[in-house]
Amino acid sequence: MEQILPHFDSVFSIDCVLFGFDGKELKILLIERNEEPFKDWWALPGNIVGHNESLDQSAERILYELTGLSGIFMEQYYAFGDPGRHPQGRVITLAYYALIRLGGEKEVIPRSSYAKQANWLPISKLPKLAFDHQKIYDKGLEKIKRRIKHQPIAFELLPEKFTLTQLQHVYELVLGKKLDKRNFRKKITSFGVLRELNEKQKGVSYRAAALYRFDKRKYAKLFGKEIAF
Amino acid sequence: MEQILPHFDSVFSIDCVLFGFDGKELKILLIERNEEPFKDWWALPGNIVGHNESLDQSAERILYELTGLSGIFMEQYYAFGDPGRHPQGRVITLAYYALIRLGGEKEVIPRSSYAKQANWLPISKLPKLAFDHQKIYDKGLEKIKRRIKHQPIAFELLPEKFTLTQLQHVYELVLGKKLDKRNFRKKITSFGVLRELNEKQKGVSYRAAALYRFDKRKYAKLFGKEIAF
DNA sequence: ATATAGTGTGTAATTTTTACACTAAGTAAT
DNA sequence: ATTACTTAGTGTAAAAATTACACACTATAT
Repeated sequence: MEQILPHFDSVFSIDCVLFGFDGKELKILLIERNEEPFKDWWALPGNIVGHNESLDQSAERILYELTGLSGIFMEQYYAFGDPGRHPQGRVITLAYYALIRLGGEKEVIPRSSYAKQANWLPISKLPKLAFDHQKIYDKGLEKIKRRIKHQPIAFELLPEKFTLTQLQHVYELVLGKKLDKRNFRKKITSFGVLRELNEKQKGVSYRAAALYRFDKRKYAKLFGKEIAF
Repeated sequence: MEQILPHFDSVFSIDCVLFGFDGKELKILLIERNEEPFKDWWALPGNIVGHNESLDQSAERILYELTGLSGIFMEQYYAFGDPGRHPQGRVITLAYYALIRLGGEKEVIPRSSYAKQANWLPISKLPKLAFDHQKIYDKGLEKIKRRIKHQPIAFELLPEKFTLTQLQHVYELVLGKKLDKRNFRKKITSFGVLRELNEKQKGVSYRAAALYRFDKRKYAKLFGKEIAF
């Protein structure tokens, strides 16, 4: 028997692919839906754009409501609007991706008010997603793959101070392939946007690596010139 | 005295930057508005997304209504939705660019039903644009600059059969800089997506150049691999 | 026949990319 | 303090890609 769902006319929403990196894996934040349609399915967090909100503001709000985080790097990347993508009516959604450092000082614990639960799931084993969210996610991953080659976004996934190995790890996860250590270091330092600190990694049971910081000033000077990975 | 305009609640529209190339200049199609707000200003063509239209379909329709063309390469590239970008209410608009070959067999004569006139204007001397359309255009040009370096979209601006000089001209106009003739030819042919025809250019008062065609088959084989200009 | 205008082509120098392996440094266990 | 372990950190040679650069050829028009 088919359930009758309320119908709405035309809605404009934002859905977010929140990429998180905990030092090991690349994860995204998904919510388990508590309502039809797609009750009990996992879905990308999203919401309707408020009346006096800009699009970016709306995306920030959605992120904040779910994680309590603000000031996170987010960017819109594609609008999905096939009639029929939502069973209850016309919903046009604008997809954003965000890049978030997990772990570190305080855990990022999702608050799921409107969902059964919210959780960081590794992208290597994602469940089936509600609506057309698989498509939205796929396009999001594709987008950051492209972006990370040309813009310094990898740093957004790392703590302020990081080692070159950690940075390389991020690139490898996003691009989905191994990179040569020496060549990676040669290239990434040649851009001149890293500042080596007089500090070493702590709490590791082996030789501690040097810590680096992304130097926004230097990057600003380069701007216009693109980096190309 | 301020004029009172009708107010609407929330609208989702599509605006298009239609790039045209006539063999000489890069132009875009603008309409001269016949109604407030921004009466008598030039604006990008756009319209409201219909209820049963996909976004791409809607963009195609807008193009068709204005030019009678279909099957044109179009791509969405950015959503603009600041509250206040339209004085009469909330209008979120999704921007598309299209690439169109002008001249050739039949002229592309714009049909402007809802506008005073529609016209192809060279991008080198654009008038002031209504709403935030300058921003939309700027981002559109930026987008195709980036795209043309990695994807074979230049061909969309040229007739089926074209000379290498014409192709180079398109690249130069879009990228906004001169390219070296020999190096250009070396590179563009190295991608292996051009087929040289046994034909020569006609109607020129100098040595006729060889004609080439973009080979979609060969390109399909390369797919996955990116070209990089 | 001559002037004109754009076509078509090669090479050397430089820069960038790639492939590849060992020693150094710090920690942990004995 | 010796040893075992684990990751950090480093250089070079070969190959490939990019850049800079100039002249002879061909078709047409007069």
